[in-house]
Amino acid sequence: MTRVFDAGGDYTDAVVAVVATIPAGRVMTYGDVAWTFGHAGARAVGMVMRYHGEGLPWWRVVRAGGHPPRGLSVEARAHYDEEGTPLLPAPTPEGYRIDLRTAAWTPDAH
DNA sequence: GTATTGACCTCGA
DNA sequence: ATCGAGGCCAATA
Repeated sequence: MTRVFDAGGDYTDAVVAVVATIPAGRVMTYGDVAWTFGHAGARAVGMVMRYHGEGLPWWRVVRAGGHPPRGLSVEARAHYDEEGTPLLPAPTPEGYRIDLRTAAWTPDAH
């Protein structure tokens, strides 16, 4: 069931619409975000946030394995700790991982 | 209009 | 666990 979030027709607006739906303490993978509005461009999602992520909770969007964005692992963790996002210790270079088992969120699943 | 980059995903070795 | 290759889409130059 592909929940198509068409926020006006612009890809950027669609990404913002989905990410804005993610509540604090929850996270969503790039692939899920893209799939939610009917596209498969997981990379494009990151692109939109990279250039148009102004005022957007980018830290609530993580990679498939629960890993934070590259180069922003430290910044992201500050938000997770502040919002109470469930984290797990992992042998990753960042030293932690998002608990997708609990923090996994989908706008349609609610 | 084309070429390159990029906060990605999945599979294979 | 690691590394590499291909595919996906959009924004920038």
